[in-house]
Amino acid sequence: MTDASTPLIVGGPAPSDARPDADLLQGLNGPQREAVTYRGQALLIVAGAGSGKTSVLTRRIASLLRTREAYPSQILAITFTNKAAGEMRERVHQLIGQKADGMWISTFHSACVRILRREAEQFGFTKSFTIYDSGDSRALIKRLVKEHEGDSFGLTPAGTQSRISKLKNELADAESYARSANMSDPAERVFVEIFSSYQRELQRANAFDFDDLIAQTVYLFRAFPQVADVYRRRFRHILVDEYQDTNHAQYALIHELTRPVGSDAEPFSSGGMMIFEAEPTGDDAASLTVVGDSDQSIYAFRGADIRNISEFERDYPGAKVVLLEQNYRSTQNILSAANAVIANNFDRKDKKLWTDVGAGDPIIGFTGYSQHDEAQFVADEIESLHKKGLPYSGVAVFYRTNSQSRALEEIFIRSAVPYKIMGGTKFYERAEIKDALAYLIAVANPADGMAVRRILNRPRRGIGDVTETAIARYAAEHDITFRDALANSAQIGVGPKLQKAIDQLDAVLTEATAIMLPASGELAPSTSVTEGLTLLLNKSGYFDALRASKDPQDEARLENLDELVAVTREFARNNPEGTIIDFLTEVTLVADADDLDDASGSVSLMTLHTAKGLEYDAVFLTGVEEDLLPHRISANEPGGPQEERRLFYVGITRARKRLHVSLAMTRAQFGEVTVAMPSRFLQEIPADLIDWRQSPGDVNGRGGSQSRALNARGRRPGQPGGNRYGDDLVPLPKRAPADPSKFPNRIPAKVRDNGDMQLAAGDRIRHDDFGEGRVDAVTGEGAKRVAHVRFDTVGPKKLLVKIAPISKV
DNA sequence: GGGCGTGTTGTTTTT
DNA sequence: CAACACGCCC
Repeated sequence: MTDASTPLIVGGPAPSDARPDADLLQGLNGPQREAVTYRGQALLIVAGAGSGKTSVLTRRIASLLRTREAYPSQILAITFTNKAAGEMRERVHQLIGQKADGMWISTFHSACVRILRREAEQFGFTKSFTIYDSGDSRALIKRLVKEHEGDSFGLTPAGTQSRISKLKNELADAESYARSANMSDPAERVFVEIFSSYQRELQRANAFDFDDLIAQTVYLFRAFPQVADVYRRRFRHILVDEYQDTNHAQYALIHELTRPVGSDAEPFSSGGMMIFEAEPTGDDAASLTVVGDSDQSIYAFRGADIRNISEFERDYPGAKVVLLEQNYRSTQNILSAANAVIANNFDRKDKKLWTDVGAGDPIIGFTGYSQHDEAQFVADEIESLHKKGLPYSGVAVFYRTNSQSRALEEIFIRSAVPYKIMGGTKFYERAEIKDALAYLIAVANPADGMAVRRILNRPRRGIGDVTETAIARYAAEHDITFRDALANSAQIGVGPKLQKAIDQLDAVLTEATAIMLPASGELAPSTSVTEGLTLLLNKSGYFDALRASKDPQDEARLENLDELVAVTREFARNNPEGTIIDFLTEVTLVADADDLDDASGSVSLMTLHTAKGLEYDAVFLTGVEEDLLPHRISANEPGGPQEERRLFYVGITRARKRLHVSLAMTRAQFGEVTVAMPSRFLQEIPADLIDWRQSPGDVNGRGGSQSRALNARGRRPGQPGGNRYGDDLVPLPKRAPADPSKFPNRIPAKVRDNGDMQLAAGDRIRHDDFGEGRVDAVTGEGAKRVAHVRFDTVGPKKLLVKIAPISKV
């Protein structure tokens, strides 16, 4: 999180009579200062959105170093995303220079990988283990569900995967789960079987999934106290950002690291639950600083436990708590909206963000007829802001689900608005990229059978299911890996043609291994990754197959692979010592490495989850509709709607100066066009804060549907309104506001449906409110058909044919 | 073994 | 509207 209001003071020597970190405190308010200078065992910084927490965290680190209370190597700072880690490293670097280099500033996952690589041999892995991303683990689970016939017990791959993930985040394994589960239920028995074979397969493949990275590190520390002590001795100051999003495993990891050195020298009763209360808090335990805001907890679905932060003081008796409430980011209007929305969550500590920069512009609201109409509004508005001097890079568009980006993209391309999608459809999830990486994995971690199976028939070699099974059987019989079985093609029992195909694959892999992992034991130069990858793609025939193909998409695939090769070059430049394993680790852990630099000059599009921790001058919150935000699926989950509200809150608080909320009355989801209702969250924003260019009431067929331009003019916020929802939001005051269907944020429970009423230019129609008129034209298709009607008394209007209260005359 | 057509299905957020 | 599974045919 950047913080423009507290400029960094670089370089200048501190006044001689001041403390050595005095310059770091300049420009900080009282609580911020305290958060930087407090020294003690445990510190909780409750940091509201935009309260300068990154600034505080980086200065706290700089202060520890400047006062020589810590060496860089004694500091472990944990963030949630690689991007945040990079930013923090950068800012600490600005404050104190080179000395920052020995610190560990990384995500939970990267830190754990580093530890696990060092210690892998302790517990049955090798340091060249690979990491399964969610796609890899889903593929494996899918196979296992099939093998165990899980589907006949109602087990789906996706469901099984998410259950396993949840259990791992709770530090449960198949065995401990089986003890507590109802094992007389056959479905439970099968699930446990799948769970344990999944784990067995991972171990055999010398691989960890994302959840294992954390959980296995915890197990490692618990099983080998002397190993844990190494890290406890090393890390004297541990700082955790976004603490509200830690799950139980991450919490346990931090707890392990902050125990006193040697505290579990006596045999530790592993396998049971940890009993934190019994812990001594000796002087030699590392100091712990956590920063978080429970109002921004949006990862419960991934096991984040809000109690980790709300019960911090209980977990760490004597902990100091500092509250940062002053906001340096947004205008008061934006903060008032945010405060009002989040106040609807019960069971939270009251906290109000405030600022002294003034009210600022009103929030702009817009309701489109369709998602394209909404997108057009966003594009037009961005253009107009851009003309006023706001760079594209200062603008962000948020949405709840990735699929919403399509409509925006289409319109942005047509309107020539430069944009960049952050995090979306990931480069590394494309099939050809996964294939190429599987080749690399097959070399780097030959134990990983999944990777070898993946490339077995890519490009086509005529090796199908039957042959794959034959190889697997041979491997099992001779107790060798799938990869090694390829070297014995003659004994597998397949025809000469297939033998040749297998030999050829084996040869390519062997040749690449010689380049990337020289047997002599010397370290291969980091450029060997590029060399090896190119060799693999060329000699395997992968490139040739794509070039020979007449599928036009294959050209794009070739380009993508070229880009991957470019990524390896870049990697070699940045990591002169980097090995193929380092490259693979980076690629799986760093979702998209390229978004940090080249987002300049483009509007940023992203999901609300990705938006956390970022800020923009102008923000567009799109798709603010029931069933989308809050998402339909959240309705049945405990705490779901509240989490969705926090998501909305996170979105609002990303805006510095201008906030736009928008929705569409119809949305094509799933082939069908459905009529959408405004989100309940819109009603929670005080009406006088929103200036509706086109309110939901304008568009739902009752209350008029003037063009945006007409509506925009003469609309002023804060007109006297009769009730909280604001009659003044209805631009055409034609009717007593008592009619609930007139509330701008509501749609009558029963939505009118004209079905596929046929209308053509020239038809005369009657509208419930506008009287009779003549159809000029009909545009759009299906449920999105819009009739352009010239009414006899009120002039031209656009109406959504499907739901407008009209009939033919 | 692989290509093609048809049918079925699910449908959120991410390290 | 996807992506995917399945069955059919070469």
